[in-house]
Amino acid sequence: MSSLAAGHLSIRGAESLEDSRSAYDKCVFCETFHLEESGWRECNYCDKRIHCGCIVSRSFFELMDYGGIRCTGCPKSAQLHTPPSTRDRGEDEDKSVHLYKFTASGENHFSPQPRNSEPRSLSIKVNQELVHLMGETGINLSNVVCPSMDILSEEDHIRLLENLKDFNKSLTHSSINISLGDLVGGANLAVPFPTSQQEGSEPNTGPSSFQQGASSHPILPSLSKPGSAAGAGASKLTVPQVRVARPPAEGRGKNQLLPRYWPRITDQELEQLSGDLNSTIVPLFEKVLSASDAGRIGRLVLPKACAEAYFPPISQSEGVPVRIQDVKGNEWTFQFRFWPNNNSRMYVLEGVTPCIQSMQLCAGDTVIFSRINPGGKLVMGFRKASHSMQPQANGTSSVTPSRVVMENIPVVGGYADLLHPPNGTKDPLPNSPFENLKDTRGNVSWHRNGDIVNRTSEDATQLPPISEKKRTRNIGLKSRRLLMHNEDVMELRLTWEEAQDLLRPPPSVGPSIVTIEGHDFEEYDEPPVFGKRTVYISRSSGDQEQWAQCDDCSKWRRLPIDVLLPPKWACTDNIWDSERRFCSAPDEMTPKELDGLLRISRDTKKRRLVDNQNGIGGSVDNETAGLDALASAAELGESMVVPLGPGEASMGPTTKHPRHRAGCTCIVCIQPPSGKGKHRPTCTCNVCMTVKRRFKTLMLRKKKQRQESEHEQQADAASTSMHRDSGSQQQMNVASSLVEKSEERQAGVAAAENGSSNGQIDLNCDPDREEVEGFDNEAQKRHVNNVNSVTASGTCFPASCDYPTRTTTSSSFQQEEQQQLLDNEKQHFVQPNEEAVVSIGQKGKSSDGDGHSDDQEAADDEEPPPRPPVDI
DNA sequence: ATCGTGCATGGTTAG
DNA sequence: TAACCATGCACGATC
Repeated sequence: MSSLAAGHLSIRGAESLEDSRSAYDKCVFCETFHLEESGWRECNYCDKRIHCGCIVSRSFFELMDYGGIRCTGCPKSAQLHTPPSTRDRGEDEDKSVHLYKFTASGENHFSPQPRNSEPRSLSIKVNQELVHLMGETGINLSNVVCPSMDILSEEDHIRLLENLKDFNKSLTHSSINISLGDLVGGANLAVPFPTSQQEGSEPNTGPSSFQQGASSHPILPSLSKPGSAAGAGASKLTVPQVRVARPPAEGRGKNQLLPRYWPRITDQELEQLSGDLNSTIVPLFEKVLSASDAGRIGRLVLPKACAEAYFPPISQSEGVPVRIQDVKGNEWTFQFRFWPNNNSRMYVLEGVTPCIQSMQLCAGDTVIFSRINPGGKLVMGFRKASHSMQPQANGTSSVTPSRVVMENIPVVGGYADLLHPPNGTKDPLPNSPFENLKDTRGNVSWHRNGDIVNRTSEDATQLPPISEKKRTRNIGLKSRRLLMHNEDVMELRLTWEEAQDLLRPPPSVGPSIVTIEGHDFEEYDEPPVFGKRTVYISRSSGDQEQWAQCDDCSKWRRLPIDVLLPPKWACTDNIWDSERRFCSAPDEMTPKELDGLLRISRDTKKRRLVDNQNGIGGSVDNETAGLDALASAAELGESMVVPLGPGEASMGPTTKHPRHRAGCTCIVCIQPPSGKGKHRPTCTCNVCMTVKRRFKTLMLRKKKQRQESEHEQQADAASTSMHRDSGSQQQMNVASSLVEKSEERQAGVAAAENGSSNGQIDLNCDPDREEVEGFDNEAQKRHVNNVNSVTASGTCFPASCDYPTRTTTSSSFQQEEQQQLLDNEKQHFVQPNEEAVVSIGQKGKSSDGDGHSDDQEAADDEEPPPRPPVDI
């Protein structure tokens, strides 16, 4: 007896027969114990139960004649005990169907006879009488399977397929399917009971679908091609490498599984799984994990039909624990239960999170439930999903482009680990086709060499008509949240972003500039190309450099800033520096400089990762890259050497703007790479004109505000003088505060004027603050509030820098802005407490709203960074 | 506040 | 149109 046969599926917690007899019941037919949950039928005339294995192992002629089951205590039960070998075979060999001969093994088990222990006793005799009998009993052989050539001789197999073709023509009933694989299994056997009995019975009475679900590998519906790809046996002749969605072994009438749940397994996999061992793996169904399935809630929704077909019948909502083995051999106990739902049931497996995590599954992956026969142990395999659908070099596709799930990773890892040989050797599959299928994690794939990506369009053609929409719905919008929070996926996403850095504009095609809402976008007619990753640096002198590392000697070479390198590049390709055109040439950069450069580069990358993981990251790569450079610039100060990513060179002139952060959408940050060097002081582009215009407005406001401040001081002084006698300390504080404000304002104005005197625009200034200060009445203060509220709620730009988040650069927008201010003033009734204008110091810290830390903000205020010319 | 549980809701799809 | 099922949500338990 094989180890698997001994390790029967234990549904209710029994580790084995030896562990707990309570999980087993005694068959009144064979008077031996069988697992309680697997393969039972109740007598039609009494409440005794008969194990299906006993029934099938004897003869289903008897069963069909009786139209049901009779136990030994019933009037006609004696006929059940008539061995078919003596009754049928003796009378007429052609009328008999001798199924696998089971021999009692061990104390209480029926187990399949060891394949090599003695000559096969299985014989298949298919004749018209059988067809007639099956027709009468409503058996549908449309899904009859022939799992293994090890069981059938090739001749028998072909005969069977030939006859099954006729069966399909003659039989139209939908019923339980005969699965020859079950005849090998023995523990959970499909019993060819009439459909009427199936559908008329309660889930927990009579032969549960779970009990009958231990059927084996169904062949393709296209049985009209016997000997070709119709079955696993036939596949020995011509082995198709097609991942076929196989219908469930048993048709269950209206409860038949939807094609989307059909397990997709190649014939060869089936053959391998079943043909070389005493044990067989019976793929039951598969399901694409939804977000909720893979989420932390730990509930895996089971398709109703699948649950009722392959899981134990449950009548109570709390269900029963089910032990399922994963691909690594770990055994998990899930709670199989259901919820009432619209007069129906919704079946779930609870507590799957550890298992899901163990298999590193996420939404979009597929779990495949299978059963190992004999024993009926449920196993859960998986198939990872991939969104990569790159075509193969030979023109074929590894996956149909219309599909999302891609089986380029172990299909059902580790099943072979579960198939222990009877001899108990350490290697579960000695000399088996699986022995070279272990992946790096020790899992075992169903694929053999060459099976992984050799899928062709035939695959698609044989896929069931699964709606792509349906299949991908699970990983759609609602799954995005999960995917976004998945660290692995995040890592992939960042890797993708890194890959974006390697994209270069097509070298031979110039961009066409398209202005959308004031932003210039480059459009290329050709797709981008991949290039070698280089490092851009911007020196304090304004010079920008590009550095690349030789693939051969790993030395860094300086390149012209606008050079695009191919993916492979070496010193010999350095046509721009003849002195360093060889690897033997010394480094141009000292090790210290190199370390600094690389360190900064790493810091920049790290910061980018952090920003992205924090959700701060901008949606535009250029923005993020430029912001990193800006942040680095702020840290490094004047003498910085800032590495910039590809395409970031344009940010060079603005890298001393410390307020830019990831996600900043200000005018500076949104500049496309092509903006490099094109914004000169005399530039009249929209961006520059807008900045100049805003600066002019700002200065006017400052000037006006200064005048107001002076008037205010005078008024305060007068007021203080009038109430000097009764002057309270509070008033003194107010006055002091006002004086301080005034001083600060003047300082700010002076600074601004100082900047303007140089003909430079200070992008470090806080326009909002200035706007607040510049307003001379409450209405204008309301404007600020309204503007802020509009900005916060009405724009999509993250307020990530102190520069206005409104990035529109057209003058028309300014007009609209002014109009909006007026409208807001008209429409909004501002409560008195809403009119409070944040004081200068508070404003600088509290109204940031862009993720700046207070410390950083304070540092910015305390130590204004150098304000170099802003060359935009 | 977070987590777990049970149920309800609504979109999707098969019949 | 009914059934399915993914997921939201309320409520109680627990930290």
